[in-house]
Amino acid sequence: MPTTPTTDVPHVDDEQLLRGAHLRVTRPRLAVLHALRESPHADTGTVLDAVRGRHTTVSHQAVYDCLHALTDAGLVRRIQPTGSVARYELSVGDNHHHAVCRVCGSITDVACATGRAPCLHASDPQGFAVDEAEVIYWGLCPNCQNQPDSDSTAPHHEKGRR
Amino acid sequence: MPTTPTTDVPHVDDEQLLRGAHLRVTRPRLAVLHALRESPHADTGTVLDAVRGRHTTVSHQAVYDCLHALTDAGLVRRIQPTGSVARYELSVGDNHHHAVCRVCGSITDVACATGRAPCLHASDPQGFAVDEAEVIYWGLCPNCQNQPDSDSTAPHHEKGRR
DNA sequence: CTGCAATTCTTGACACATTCAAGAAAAGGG
DNA sequence: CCCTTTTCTTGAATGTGTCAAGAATTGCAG
Repeated sequence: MPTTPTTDVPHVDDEQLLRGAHLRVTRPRLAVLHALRESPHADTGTVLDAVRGRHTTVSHQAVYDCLHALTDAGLVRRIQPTGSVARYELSVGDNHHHAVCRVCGSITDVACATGRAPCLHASDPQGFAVDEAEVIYWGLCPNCQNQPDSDSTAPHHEKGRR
Repeated sequence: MPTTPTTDVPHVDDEQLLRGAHLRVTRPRLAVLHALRESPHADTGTVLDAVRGRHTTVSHQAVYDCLHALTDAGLVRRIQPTGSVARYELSVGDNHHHAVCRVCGSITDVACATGRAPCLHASDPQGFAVDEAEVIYWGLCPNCQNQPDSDSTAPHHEKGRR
């Protein structure tokens, strides 16, 4: 048994996290939180696999419900870069942004450009009451930069486009 | 009948637009360009309806092909706010951004915050070669701000969420 | 103007993420 | 410990977007 229980044991914090958001504590929800903690920017399928990998059987519908509930409660943030399916990450409070690789689709967190909360102000929002500015940086990840075309040498790339 | 024939007659410019991009000039492509010109930020279904509304029959597959071809050629820009289906707009060169209403889903163009091309520089892209910064402002459009909850009084709101 | 090769469109089926619906199973307050 | 509410399970449906094969069209060369 390893000394650091960070991988297999659901953190007790998650339970408080749920209660703090007035959500019932259920095994699927804890499992989803745990899955998102170990694989950030995971799509629903990845979450489902991760949850099923170590815990009891969970219906895919439950995963969808959990993700929605957690998103509505603000515990989880949903992102969906153009051409990708919905992805989720634990909401860390800081509103950071994302860099998406055009080739392999991998997503990396990027610190907010300005550091502040709404982070950006539209020059002329034409009457829009803007409460959030979401930024996606498109480009090439370090791995894909060094590989003219083919891939599969890279240690990590996720699904990317469909 | 208005004097400006901007509505029903496909502009001759579109043909040159296609040729300039080394694309063959076909009726479906002209129709798609025309549709996008009169309804910006349209999703595929809207484009399909618009195209079929006035022109010959076109398969939905052709619309998808056209949109892909036009997007690849850079004539059309594809956007997909979280929770929405893919939407398309004529690529105008300036890289403006978009404000999306959380309630009705309507999309409005917003001038680029900085005015310049990549428009934004990630504070620490962690090795990413960023070539574009896409910004989406989330908030409430003018109409939805003035309506506590219900809608249907607003003259224009698009599909929004699914 | 005519014919050919390449591209593009049509038709139909398919794949997949996401949602809907109804009943069973839990959660948590009294 | 019981009851009500919420949540999970099961199974099917919706709808966007893709794949594939053949027919039609485009644009160029002759």
